[in-house]
Amino acid sequence: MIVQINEKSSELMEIFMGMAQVTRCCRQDVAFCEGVTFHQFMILDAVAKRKELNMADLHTILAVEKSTTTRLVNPLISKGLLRRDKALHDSRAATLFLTEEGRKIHQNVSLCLAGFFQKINQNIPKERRADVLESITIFITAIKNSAAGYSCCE
Amino acid sequence: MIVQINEKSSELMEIFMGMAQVTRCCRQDVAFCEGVTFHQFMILDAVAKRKELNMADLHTILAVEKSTTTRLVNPLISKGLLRRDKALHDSRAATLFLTEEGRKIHQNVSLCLAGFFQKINQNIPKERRADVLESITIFITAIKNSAAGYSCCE
DNA sequence: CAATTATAGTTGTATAATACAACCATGATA
DNA sequence: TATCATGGTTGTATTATACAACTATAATTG
Repeated sequence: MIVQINEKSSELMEIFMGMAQVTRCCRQDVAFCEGVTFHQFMILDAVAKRKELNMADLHTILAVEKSTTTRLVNPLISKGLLRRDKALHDSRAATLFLTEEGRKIHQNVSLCLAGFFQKINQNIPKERRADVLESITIFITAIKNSAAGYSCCE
Repeated sequence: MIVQINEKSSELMEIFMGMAQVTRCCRQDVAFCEGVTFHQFMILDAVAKRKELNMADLHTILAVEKSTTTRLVNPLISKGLLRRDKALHDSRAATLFLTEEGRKIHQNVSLCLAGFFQKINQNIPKERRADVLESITIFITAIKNSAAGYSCCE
């Protein structure tokens, strides 16, 4: 059983290494397109999908600490791509809106990303595409479920 | 066709967001186990697999800039987990060795990671496991192939 | 053999994401 | 009214990452 676990560990290790490498092409410190990082685009996209978005909802979507949400949003406000207003329901809360400039940037990057995504699709055998995407979703869910409640050192 | 591309973009966007989130549980700035980050463990693992490892080979394995390899290795040397010697074949080059302490740490983290990996496996339907892992490998390769040579802004 | 070019790795400088603790102002509850 | 909870910000800090420039050494060229 130990041998089998080691084999599986090896395989998952390779997969995690690969994932770490490919998430680097959608990476934080590289201006992905139009001077916007992938994470920043994620935020623009989330706001674009809804006409407006609360900060609290955003940090749920991003699955990060509240402080990180503030850090990620501020540069977009500085760049004039997002606007922050007080929420109506609670004056502590903030609501985010896309600016006109932000709408344009979001559109441009969406097109660029669509090209990249299309290329990814073309690099997957046609008959495997649905299966591959479903499998990844299963894998991501499995990792999230496993990470929750998993602790070794604590 | 535009609608279809948008649908696919959306799906891949969700997948990339998911990947960004799950790679965060194997994240750089969090001590994964024994005070070692996932990337640091990757390095210990690569050296452990080979009795010794050249820096040049390591940065090929990590697929990062030479400078990044130096940055990643130095803390492990400071912690006494790795040792660096001049390479025999070229006195500019350096060879990395695992120390006794590094061997111990590598072993402890390996066990911990095996537990995590086993949990991930248990969260994947048994009959899907081989398929899921194969699909991810296909997806990772597709992204790498697509990222190579893809430029939008340049 | 000397000069030139290439290479291995390091350092300076810089960015981005991320988190925890502490904080402030506001809302909810007792 | 006092106390507790919440939304978001700020201080402080870490890690990974990259480009440019550098130094020392190796390889190549004439």
